[in-house]
Amino acid sequence: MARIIMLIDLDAFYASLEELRRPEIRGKPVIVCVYSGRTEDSGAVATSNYLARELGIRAGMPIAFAKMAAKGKDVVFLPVDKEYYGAVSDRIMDIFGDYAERFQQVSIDEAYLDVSERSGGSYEEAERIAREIKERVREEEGVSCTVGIGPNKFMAKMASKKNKPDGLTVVRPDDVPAFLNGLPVGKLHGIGEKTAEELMGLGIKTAGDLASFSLPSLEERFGKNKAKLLRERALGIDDSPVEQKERQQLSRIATLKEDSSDADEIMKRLSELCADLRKRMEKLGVSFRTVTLITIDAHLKMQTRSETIQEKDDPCAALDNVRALLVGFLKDENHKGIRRVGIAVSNLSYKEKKKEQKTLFDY
DNA sequence: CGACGTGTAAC
DNA sequence: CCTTTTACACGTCG
Repeated sequence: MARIIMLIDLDAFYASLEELRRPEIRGKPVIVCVYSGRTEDSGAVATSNYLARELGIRAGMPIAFAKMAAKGKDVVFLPVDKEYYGAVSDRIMDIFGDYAERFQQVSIDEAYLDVSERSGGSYEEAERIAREIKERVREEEGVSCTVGIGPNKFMAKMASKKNKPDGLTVVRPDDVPAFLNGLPVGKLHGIGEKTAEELMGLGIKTAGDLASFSLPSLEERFGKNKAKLLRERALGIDDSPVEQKERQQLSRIATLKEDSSDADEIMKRLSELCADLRKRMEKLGVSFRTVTLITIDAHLKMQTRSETIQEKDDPCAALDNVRALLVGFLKDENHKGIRRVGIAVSNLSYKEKKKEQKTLFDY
């Protein structure tokens, strides 16, 4: 059966929430940042509102660059408050849940809704539902969102990119080719910088080029699986279901005050991170079997060392294993120093229904 | 096949 | 002078 899928994206979510709770900053460019604590301005932009985007300030940009771009302007820099945004997000996701047969939260500010039945297969009805959701979110939480509607998740996502913020774009099955064909391959969701460059090298500039490129040649370059994926993207095909997935991994990374290769020093930081992870794991009711040490050096190269051990529910109980991984790493990679360190746990098992684990798992 | 490490991508 | 978190695919090794 044909499906109708919706992707809802909360507009400049962090910045919008800051504007809501701080009326005095409304009407100004707002930049919400992750400060690393290394120097005054080290860190990166998490989200900027649309006024800040007009100044060229975007997510991912170093804070120092953003400050340059903002020089002389009346702009507001704020640190992220993930807990607060998460609480609001949970409430909004609950609203979404009211309208969907199936629901999939993909991040703190994005979710897919399968409304095939609810809409009775009608795109007009799906659009009406979208308007109702937008209105409720605005009424109840004061933020705007952008909706894309299409025959699958990929097309819903592509539709949503068309018109932001506060947008609503519908792409019917018949309109898919016209919608995609002229787009540069790099604009296709799931095709990043590296892949786009490789495609360029083959003379493939647009989705149309990609759709008509010989499959065997694609397979030669990218392997069977990725070639298939690329072709499907170009054609707007995506059969993946809307379904909430269980978390596979939790991690926590931090930037060291200065580059270090001193195991004791680094372990101090790692044990703090473990304590943080423990809290999150308790909330979710999970245990793990694999622990991973994450390191990032001065050139921002990331490396990992992991070990699978007896099942544990407290990452702090695996700190000896982490230390061993770290010592081994420092030995065989004789580094100038580590800039950032982190720890991840994976190979998770979920214990019985922990009571009310937040919206994610109510589905 | 499971474990491990890297690369790519997105938010 | 460069953040954080997660997922997934793929190659390799034993």
